Amino acid sequence: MSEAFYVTTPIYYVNAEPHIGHTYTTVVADMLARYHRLRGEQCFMLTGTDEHGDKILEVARERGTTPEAVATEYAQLFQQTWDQLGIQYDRFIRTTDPDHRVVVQSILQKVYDAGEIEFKEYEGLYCVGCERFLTDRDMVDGLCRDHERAPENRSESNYFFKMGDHFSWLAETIENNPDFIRPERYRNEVLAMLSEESGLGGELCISRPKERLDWGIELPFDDRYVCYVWFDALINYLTGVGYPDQSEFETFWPAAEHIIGKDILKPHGVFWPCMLHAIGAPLPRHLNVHGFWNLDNRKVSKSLGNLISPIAMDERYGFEAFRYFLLREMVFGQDSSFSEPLLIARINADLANNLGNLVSRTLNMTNRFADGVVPTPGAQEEAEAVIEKTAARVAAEVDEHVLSLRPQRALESIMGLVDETNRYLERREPWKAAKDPDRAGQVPTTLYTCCESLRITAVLLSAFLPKTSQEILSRLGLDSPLEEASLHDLTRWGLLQSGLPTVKGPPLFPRVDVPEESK
RNA sequence: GGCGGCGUAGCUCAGUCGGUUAGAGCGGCGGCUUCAUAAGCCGUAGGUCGUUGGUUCAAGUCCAACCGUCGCUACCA
Repeated sequence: MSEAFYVTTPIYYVNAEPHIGHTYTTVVADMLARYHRLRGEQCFMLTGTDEHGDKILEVARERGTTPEAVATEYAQLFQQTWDQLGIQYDRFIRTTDPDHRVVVQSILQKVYDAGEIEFKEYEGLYCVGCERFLTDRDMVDGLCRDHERAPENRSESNYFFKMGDHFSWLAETIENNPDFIRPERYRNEVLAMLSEESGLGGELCISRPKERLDWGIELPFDDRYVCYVWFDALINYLTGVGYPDQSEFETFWPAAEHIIGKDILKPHGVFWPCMLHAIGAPLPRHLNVHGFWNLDNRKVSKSLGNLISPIAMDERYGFEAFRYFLLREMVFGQDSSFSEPLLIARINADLANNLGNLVSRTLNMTNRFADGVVPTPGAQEEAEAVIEKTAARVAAEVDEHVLSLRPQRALESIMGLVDETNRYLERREPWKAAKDPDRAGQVPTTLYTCCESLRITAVLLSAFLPKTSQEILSRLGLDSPLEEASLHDLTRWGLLQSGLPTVKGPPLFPRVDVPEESK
């Protein structure tokens, strides 16, 4: 019986096309799922789309179509994008999925029956143009900021989830489980939110009257209303693994790892735990919060247009390179900046010059000095032992860093093995040794060591750069895809068999020339 | 207004419980090399660790104030 691992991305709201933010979250989740799968855990990755709410209705009206059509169009766009980029999700959930509707309604009913949902009248200033109530912030001189008209006094009744009742429990739980929300800074923010709102009790409006919004899941206890925003969105994490009865639910839910951006910390750090507590469900294992990508303030080459679309990045640089950049450049939890020159610098330094070039020189020499097959190594000397030790150390470091959600550190570590191997090659200089009768005997050992180092590099890299990893293995004569649960075995030194036919192949990552305009 | 983060070499950042000459990567510069994607390897960068005061035998590393910067929040229905 293996351990379980359940990773989720947020469900993306269907009012925008996939961009760098969506892509980062999704890539992190995909990387984790792949890594844990390789580690032998039973894995499930969930992603999808959030499709209800006024904005979708608005768009549908503007276009003279239905919200269903708008939602479907974007949902497909997201799904096709992930498919095209090779994201290995296990389910793509939509908040309009029938099974999700059932789950949401059953949970609403359950919370309602428990007396945790209250019906209350709210009176406030309502802007007809905005079709919503305004706050002080929305107004300038008593007029609606957007519509420059006076709001009218209106009252409306709605259902409220009394989540404040769970605040003290939640605060205590977070204190007692220091790494539930990570990195630490976000845990502190959530604790701050809980104490700030204690004064008002913390009520979450979870409904909208149908006159105002009918695009949503109907409340099971009042058909004049639909469920509003976060309530039905968050529940997708449960629906995705078969809440409440299916066996996968018990397996996966307690092992849940949510990956989110810091913009949705409050719903995930406050609303969600309260909801779960209200229905008696355990909390996910971790709430993992990442920062934002700052897009470069300066010049963006115009010809590119939609620069940060993952599809555009794929076309221009290859998705593996973009994916590498995302995982390597951002310290999980902190903001990072993205720009084309930064991306290019990373590609050239790490992927082309170090990794790609090592693959080229190794395979080229294997071709020239070892008849194109993995040679049979002789006895190891100190230089070889260094590589073997480094490989073992790096494998351990990668494991540690992935588990503690430091993808950038894991990649740094892997690149350290590549560097060490480049250095080793310099030390052995097989291109000279091959021509020197006294040293020619060591060449097979040297090349074997490089090939083996590359094999382990590829294994370690497989969750990060799946296609590249497969390509390297394939060039080393290892064509079958990596099997689940093989990580531990495959990182052992000396597994590569002699005699396998190698393929030199074209450069793995061609150097990217820096365009004139970007100085 | 309240709370919090950040401010370390040109750039991006590491710097654990305070303790020998403050580190890495990239870029730049000098050299070596030619198997390789003009890639690689070796050497080099002398930075008031935002400012000013404290605590201490000893402070990027703790405290205070200030400056700069970013974020969250102020009863968003």
